Amino acid sequence: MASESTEGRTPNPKDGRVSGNQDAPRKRSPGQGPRGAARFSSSSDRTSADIVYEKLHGAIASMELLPGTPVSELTLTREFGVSRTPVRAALQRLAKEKLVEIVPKSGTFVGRIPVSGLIEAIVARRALEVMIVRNTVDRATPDDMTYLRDQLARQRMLADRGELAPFHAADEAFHAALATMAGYPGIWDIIRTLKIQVDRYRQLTLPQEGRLEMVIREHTAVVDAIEAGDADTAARAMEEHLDKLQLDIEVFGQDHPEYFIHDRAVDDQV
Amino acid sequence: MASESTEGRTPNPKDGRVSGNQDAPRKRSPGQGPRGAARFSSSSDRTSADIVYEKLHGAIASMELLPGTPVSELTLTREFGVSRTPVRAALQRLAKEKLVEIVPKSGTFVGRIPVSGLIEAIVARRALEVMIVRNTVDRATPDDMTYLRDQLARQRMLADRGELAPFHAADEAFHAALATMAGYPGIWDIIRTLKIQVDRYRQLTLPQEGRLEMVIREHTAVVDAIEAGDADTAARAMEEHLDKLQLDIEVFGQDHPEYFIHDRAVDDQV
DNA sequence: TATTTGCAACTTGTATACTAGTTAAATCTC
DNA sequence: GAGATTTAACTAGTATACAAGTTGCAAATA
Repeated sequence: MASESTEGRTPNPKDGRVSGNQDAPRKRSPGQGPRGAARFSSSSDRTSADIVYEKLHGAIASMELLPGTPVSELTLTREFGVSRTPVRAALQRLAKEKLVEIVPKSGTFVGRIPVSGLIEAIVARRALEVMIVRNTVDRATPDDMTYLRDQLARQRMLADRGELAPFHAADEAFHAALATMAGYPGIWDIIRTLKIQVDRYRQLTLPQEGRLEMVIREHTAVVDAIEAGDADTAARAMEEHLDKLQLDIEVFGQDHPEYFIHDRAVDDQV
Repeated sequence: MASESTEGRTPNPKDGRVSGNQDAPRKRSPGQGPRGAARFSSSSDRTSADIVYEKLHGAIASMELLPGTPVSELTLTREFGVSRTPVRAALQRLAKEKLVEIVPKSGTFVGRIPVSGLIEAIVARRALEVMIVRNTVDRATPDDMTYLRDQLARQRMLADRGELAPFHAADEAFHAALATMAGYPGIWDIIRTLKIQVDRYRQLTLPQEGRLEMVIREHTAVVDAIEAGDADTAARAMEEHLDKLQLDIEVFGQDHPEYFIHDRAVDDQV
């Protein structure tokens, strides 16, 4: 990896682009200019690979595509009307998130849910969100509190109507908001990636009676503690909230053993 | 994302592959068969894309390639003697780790170090490792303790000899070992990914006198607390150890502002 | 009938040609 | 000479052809 920059292409110091800030990646203002008219420049940045990726990502995350299902490049090619190149790009992105498994010269399959990864995801999420909520206590503004209360109200409404998917989205938004308020939006991205595998698993379990109401109560407890400025209580409330996730696990390969992989993965070197 | 499996390709139930475990990804035992002769099947699984990826990853992580440096696909093509396809695959993997920035139709550049990401990485790492070390207290076996003591001895030796790079590797191994002992090797993978950006930054700062000895002292304090079965002390020792990382930050764009990006990134939707 | 062997139809990995967009330098205009 | 405009040389995204390996069925053999 010697040169790359001191090499042939940029010989003269004048237009030598090495590490010059004027020559850094030029930022383009994407399609979010004047907010009203998104005309035709809005979706322009989404490449074919992006579209395939997002569609597959959603289908795998929602368990619409079940673990082990083959996802052949050729089939996707026909399905999306694009060539193999963007399809492959999408699949390789998904492979990095362990949402698909690519077996060279053999096939590509919807990723099986890693059991050990599930446990680690829950543990890691709890550690991160407890830390986040502690920081939220100090940093949340009055506007933030208003937003959180509005979110709680929205959750109540969705729960009453029994709209599960929107409720799930609102739940995510709630936790994401806490992370943002704490000043750690990037950490929420990490959590979200971890969460996907857990969410996939939970699609397999029956929704428990009254769970939504319980979630709202726990969310409310967190918000109350934040508003009271009580970090310890907020942390404990969040910990208890997330601990509920562990309960209905334990029955892993009971019904669908083929959806899971029990390996203590060795091939992990990203 | 309707079918993919109930679709044309696998019509008859007999060889319908949907979610059948017999049809799950066939595990190949890679080049590690009879351990002696790896003949020519050993390196066969590493594709060209893997090689390019690993080489670039190392060069970027070690700051051999500085932020903002253009990494043209064509140049890499010539450098590695492969076509654009594997080069692009490698770059797209790196883009997902934010180690390169791909600007469509314009160029690909070594990723600038995200300042906000640095802070979040340190905070997240601390939360995770403190949680990990608490779990280590309960789960570490006598063999584990022996291993940790050996690691400490090795660190002392490397520090005495002033071998910085091996010391850094030993430091990583120490933390990775704690995570494994706690039962969360996957969480270490997350931490490692976070750590890369921090490591890149630290390459820019001068190594402080006596820092290695301090690190060893702190590591020793952690191990002592684990051996004593004192989770609180172990957690506090780890927290203090990792807090040291924050200290010499603050002087961000001082010398090399062009290496950093201060955005509160909006384009984040992996 | 049970076993082996070979082949045919898949799969992903790679190379390459082409498209469309960007950028900066060179040229033209005033 | 200064500024606006054209243009040529880049860039990454995509399509497609080919190479190499895997898999499972089918036919041949015992």
